[in-house]
Amino acid sequence: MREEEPVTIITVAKRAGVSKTTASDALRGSGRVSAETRATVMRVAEDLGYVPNGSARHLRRASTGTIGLHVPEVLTRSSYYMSFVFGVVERAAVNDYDVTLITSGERRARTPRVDGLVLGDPLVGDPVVERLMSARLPTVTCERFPGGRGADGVVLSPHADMVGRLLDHLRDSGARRPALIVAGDESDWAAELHQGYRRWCRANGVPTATRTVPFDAPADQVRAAARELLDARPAPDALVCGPAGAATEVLPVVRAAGREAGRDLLLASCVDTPGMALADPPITSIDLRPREAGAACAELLFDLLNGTAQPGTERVHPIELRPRASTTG
Amino acid sequence: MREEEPVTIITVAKRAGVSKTTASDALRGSGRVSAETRATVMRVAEDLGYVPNGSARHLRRASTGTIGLHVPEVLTRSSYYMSFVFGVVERAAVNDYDVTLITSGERRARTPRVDGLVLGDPLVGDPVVERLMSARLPTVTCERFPGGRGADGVVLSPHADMVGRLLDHLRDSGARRPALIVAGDESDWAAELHQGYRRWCRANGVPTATRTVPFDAPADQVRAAARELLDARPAPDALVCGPAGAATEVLPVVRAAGREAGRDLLLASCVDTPGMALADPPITSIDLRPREAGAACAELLFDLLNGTAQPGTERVHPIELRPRASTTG
DNA sequence: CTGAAAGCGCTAACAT
DNA sequence: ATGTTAGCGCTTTCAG
Repeated sequence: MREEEPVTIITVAKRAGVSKTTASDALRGSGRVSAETRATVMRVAEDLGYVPNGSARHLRRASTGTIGLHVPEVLTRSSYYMSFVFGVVERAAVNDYDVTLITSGERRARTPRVDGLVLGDPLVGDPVVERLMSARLPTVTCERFPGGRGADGVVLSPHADMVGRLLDHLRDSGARRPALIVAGDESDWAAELHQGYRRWCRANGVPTATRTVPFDAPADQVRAAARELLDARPAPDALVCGPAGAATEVLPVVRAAGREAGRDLLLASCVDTPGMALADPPITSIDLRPREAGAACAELLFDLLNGTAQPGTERVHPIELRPRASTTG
Repeated sequence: MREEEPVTIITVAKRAGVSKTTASDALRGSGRVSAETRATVMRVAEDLGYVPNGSARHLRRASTGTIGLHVPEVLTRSSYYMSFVFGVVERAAVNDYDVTLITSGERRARTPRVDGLVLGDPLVGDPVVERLMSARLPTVTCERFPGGRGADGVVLSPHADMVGRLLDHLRDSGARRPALIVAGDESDWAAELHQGYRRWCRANGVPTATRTVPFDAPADQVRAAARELLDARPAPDALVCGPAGAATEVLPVVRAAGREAGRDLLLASCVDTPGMALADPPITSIDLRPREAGAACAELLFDLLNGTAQPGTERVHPIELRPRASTTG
């Protein structure tokens, strides 16, 4: 079997009968070459199966070819962040970029060697986030950063509105007193959930009943909060759980209280996880489409890096309601 | 704020009073420089916060700086593969490597431009796997490839033995007739589970009772298999579920059959997923430590690539039993 | 034991 | 509209 000669831009240029600069310009569509030449070069490149060498490109451009990614310290526990990171990595790979995970355990005070940053759900008060936000690097956050100065780009979802739609759905299914378990306002997402709930309650003349738990609350705290809400009188007839996975953790508490999810207690989750569809009964959830969210963040960052998007850009990432037996009976 | 002059190997060399060749050799520990010089260079590099430029390195070495990763098409559904991929990516990042996910939908017949391949649970008969295995590229598989010619490196876990230990545990908890739901032998992992089960049953004079489902069986197929096993007479008093997530999917069937998991039916999963610990009752599982498995595969591939490991290397990846209420009452 | 020089593939600056 | 040249940071000959 013949040794495969690597196909470089020079191979393409020779074969197309042009210089390597022209080949380069044609391939990137710099607008410097004639349409005819461009077409020729493109065709030749395609025929040869030419793939640009990312290393050479980054070396020349003095870019690191790497973006930094930070998410709250719940990675392995939360399938949401797993998928989110996945979306970022996938999108980055397409653009020939590497992704460096920036953990909260980062001791070095130095800014990591990256071309830009993606911050998923930046929590105000997180020292790593604070440091990264003040680094002079193009930055995109998923949800707004509640801590003052915003990022160069933001990808956000209409969480408050979606909570309203979820509560409408619960009402249509017969609920009159929905309660909420939610994380504190250090994350924009939780703050939005909380706000959407209060707004809906006010508009519908319903008293509020909420318990606040930490952003990454362990199961026992979530269960304690659920117990308190269920024990209150008058008791709620629906329970909306904010934190990822909380709704499944709450199920045993519901049974212990002598209630049945989907019949005399409607149950919903603000984060769809694989466990929700598998729970007994399956739990109505808001699908945050984390993989697509991650991809959108990366996309926006690259647009920022190559000037396709202007600093200050905000893009909306759509989310979806997934009604299941826990609220439809 | 002063413009940060990028620290290159030349900066280090000048500061240490040596040539860039010597600096390079010292930093990589090529064994060409004196211990003294080496120490000096290392210290200077540390002081300056020098980080080698991956692009330049890869360009010079004519490596792509990318490894290809293929896993069965169950990525988002299975937290196992999510974690596995994560482990690979994490390890790759440390070695300045990118990871390209090779999907089964890959239309291009061309071998992807990568330095090596990691194949997670290669299924015999998967056309993409067959093609990749026959490409002339350093390859590591997680579990053996049942399809004949082996990979250059294999990371494997003692699944058969672990099933034996799990069955011992069930017996100690009072089970006399354990049944098994398992995937077909197109994956080495499932074959091992099956074999471990048969071996144990023979050794313990217990009749076997198994149902085979597809590797990525949807919930309804798993449930149907469980129903058949539970309806058999004499009925099993323990149920071991192979496929990821199957054990939680089976819970409703168990209840519908008038049995109670953890009391009159012991239930166990061969794949620990986040849902197992959260189920009601929590389900005894085998923790495959997927993230570490992914890291081990990447590590072995890099060892192969730089000659630290010889072709034909097999490394054992330890797994662990996590006993929970579903088998301990 | 160490240096000097070449060159990986690409693109930006400077030519025509 | 296209070609020529230089050089990104690194490692690998080839010479001392």
